Order: sequence, then C-alpha cells, then structure tokens
Amino acid sequence: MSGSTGSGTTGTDTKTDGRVERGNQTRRLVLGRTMDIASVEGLEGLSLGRIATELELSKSGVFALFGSKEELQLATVRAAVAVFAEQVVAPLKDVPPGAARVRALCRNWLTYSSDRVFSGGCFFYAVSAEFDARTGPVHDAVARTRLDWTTYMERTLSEARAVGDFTEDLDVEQLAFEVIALMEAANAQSVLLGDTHAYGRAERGVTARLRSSATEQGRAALAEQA
Amino acid sequence: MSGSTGSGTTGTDTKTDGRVERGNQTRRLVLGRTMDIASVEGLEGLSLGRIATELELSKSGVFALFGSKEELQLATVRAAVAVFAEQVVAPLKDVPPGAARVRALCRNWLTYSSDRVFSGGCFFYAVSAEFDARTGPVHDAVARTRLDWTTYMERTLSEARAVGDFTEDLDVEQLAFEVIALMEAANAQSVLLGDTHAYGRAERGVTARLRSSATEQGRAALAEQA
DNA sequence: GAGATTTCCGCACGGTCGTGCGTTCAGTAC
DNA sequence: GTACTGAACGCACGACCGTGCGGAAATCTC
Repeated sequence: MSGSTGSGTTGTDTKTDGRVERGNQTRRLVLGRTMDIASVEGLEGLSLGRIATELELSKSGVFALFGSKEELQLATVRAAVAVFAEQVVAPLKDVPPGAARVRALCRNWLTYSSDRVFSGGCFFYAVSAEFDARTGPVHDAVARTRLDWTTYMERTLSEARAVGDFTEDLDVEQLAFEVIALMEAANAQSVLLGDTHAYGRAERGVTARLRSSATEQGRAALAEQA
Repeated sequence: MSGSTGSGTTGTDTKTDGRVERGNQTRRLVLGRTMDIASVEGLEGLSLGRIATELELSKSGVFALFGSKEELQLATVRAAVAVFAEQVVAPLKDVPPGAARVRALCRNWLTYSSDRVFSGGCFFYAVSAEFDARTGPVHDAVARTRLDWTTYMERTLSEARAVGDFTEDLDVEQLAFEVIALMEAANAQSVLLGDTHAYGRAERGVTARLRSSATEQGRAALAEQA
C-alpha cells in the first residue's frame, strides 16, 4: 500500500499534459481488461494482440504503452493490488483495532471473492498458483504481494491482541495462517465447483478460530451486530 | 504380493504386441515429463514441440500418441491422479478406519506436497487454479478430481466417527473443508515463498482441529506413536 | 507561427504453436 | 513369402505470438 500520491501543494509535475493523461487513461482501460483476463486465464494468458482486438486498439499501441509483455504483467499485478486494497482494506479506515476489525477484514475478503470483483475469483489466488514455482520479476512481485497480505493480517491480529481482544499467548502467525487458509479454500472451491456453501463454511471456520482465541472482551466485540 | 492371476490358460488379450507396448512405454515417458511441467507451468504450458525436444522425440510422434493437445492434458491429469493415489491413499491400505487413519491421510498429503513428488508442489493445486474459471473437458476433469478428493476425506472422517473416534454431532463436511484448506495453504505458501514453516503450521492446525472434534477414544488414537 | 514531445497506428520480422499428411519401420497374422 | 497394423518420423501449413521501426496525429512549449 503506502500509495501516498502527494496531492500536496503544487506538485512540480502537476502540469496537466493532455497527451500523457490520454495515455494513462488508455493504460487504465487496458489494465481493467487484463486484470479480468488474468483472474480467469492467468497472466500468461494475456496476449497483446487479443487485448488490442477486444479493446479496439492496435497491438503495437498496447505494446508501446507498457514496453514489454512482462511489464504489462507487472502493471496488471500492481493494478490488482490497488483494487484489492480499495475493496478489502480501505473500508476498514474507520474501524478501530480489535477483534471487530479482524472480523470486518475477513468479511471484506470473503465478499471481495464471492462478489467476483475479478471475474475469475481472487486475482491473487490465480496468479500465485501460476507463478509460484517459476522465477523472475513476476514471481517476485506476486510473492511480495502475498507476503504483504499475510503481514497485514498478522498486524491486524497483533493490534487486536494489544487492545485485549485476544489472549496474550495468541500465536498470531498461526492464526493468520489458518484464517487465510480457510478464506482461500472457499475461493478455490467456489470458483472451481460453483459450490456456494464454501463461503459459509469459511465464515463459520473463521469465526470459530477467532472466538476460540479471543478474550471475553474480544468475544463480546465479535458478537456485536453479527 | 496379493493374488496373482493364475497364469493358466492364456488370457485372450494377453498377446504381447511389442509395438503397442512400446507405445505405452513412450506414453508413460511423456506423461512423466508433462506431469512435472504442468505442476510448474500449468497444463497450458505444455507444448508438443518442447516435450518432443526434451525427450528427443518428434513433435508429430508425440502428437500421434495422444491425438490432440487437450487429450494430452487429460491424460496428464489422469496420470497425476494415479501418482497421487499411490503416494497418498495407497499407503493407508492396512490402516483401519479411525482417527489414526485420518491423521495418516493428512500426513501423507503433507509429505506428498513437501517432498515435491511433483516438482511444482501439489499438481492439483496448480491445475485447479489454472482451470477453475474456464470451461471444457479439462476443467471438468480437474473439478471431478477435486470432488473425489474431498469426498474421500469426508468418507474417511465418517468412518472414523462411526468407530467412535469422533463425536456423534461432528460436521464431517466442515471438518474436511478446514483440514484440506490448511494443507493446501501450506503447499501454496511453501511453493510460493519457500516458507518451510508452513507445513508445521498446517500440521499443528490439523491436529488441533482433529483433537477438538475427537472423542476421548479418538484422542487416544491420535496420541499414539506421535 | 515553428519545433519538440508523446500517444497510437500500420506493417513486417522471426519464432513457436497445434495440426495434418505421407512415409518408414518394426512387429503380427496368414 | 504377402498383407496388415501401429509407432514414430519429416515436413509443411496457417495462425498467433512478442517485438521493433517509421510515421501520422494530437498536444505542449516557445
């Protein structure tokens, strides 16, 4: 995350160049399409010619916008991170640390997956499996993203423990691992088999895990406006 | 071992045609390679030309052996199912139904993944994510395999419940979902990040899940020769 | 106005893909 | 022996791939 667009007083580069702005808009158009394609067919399934045809652009035009196919893949990953952050993390802005925040984070994730924000389900599930055993910049970017996500989950759990919603001896890494596992499994099962029960199972499992590690205060927070 | 065929009066189809046998051998050679490739780069990453080059065969020869690329993909899935069955399920042959059998099944799975029986980790994790949102015969075959696997896990749990190792009110589908989720997450995290702790986390999580649903008798069975 | 800059296009290149045809060669049946 | 079968090959095809070059058109700077 850390997306700080300066937006402060007078960026030195805030000259509104209509050309580069047009380029950015086209880039956004392309990335919107590539994110959806990649969530279904993977980042290797992206093809400049196909994207150009579908978007009624020229292949060389799309190519010029990104410089190489790998750069397009990396840009797609970055764009997906932004979407993920907006859908899952940003809504927590006003939720204070604690078990309720953890619960909200998990609910947001499950909604993000089940609502098919990306038409192939969770973007990162697809590309993680695609690039997990490969090497190169795309693998590194995907791995980095996954690491950031688990770290974020762990931090959220730590904060909840710090405010007394979880017991002192909570193993946050273990709990983060289990919670993420349940949610990803729901995504996988739902997309592959069309199993609508999977999200319910995941939510039940997550709730049970959180409850069993929570203090009484934390349990109360979890029970609020279920 | 086990009952040998009587070797009596010449089976009607036991004519050893050296040609078809040679073909089967080549097919096995090819599938051994494609399983490994697919676990790393996916079933779409298979290419007839590349396989032929690596195995020092002709592209058209490989093509003729399977008839089409899709048929090669399907054959690869079937071959991987056989390997999985042999590595994970077959060793349970002599383990009687019960919590210990469940534990053994999970351990076999984690070993199958961590030992990199397929060089890209669990074959089915890779191809499930690749074909989950697509349509067609390959998707159907992969989905079917996943369904069979969860069904097998559920049956193993049911049998354990039937012999009194788990409480009567156990929700086998929920428990199967959670156990599989933990194991797959370990595979994913290990392959993507090289995180060796993941398998330990999964085993700990699985053990905790099983224990918390087990009867005293079941707990005793789980504790045996840990 | 002139000139620089940048998006985007047309076009072509070398390469790889899956597929099909015709042939060669080893093994089987008569 | 001849006739048949199936594995494996050589070769060529059309299609698509990512990439690069030169230019047109739009936009900004002066």
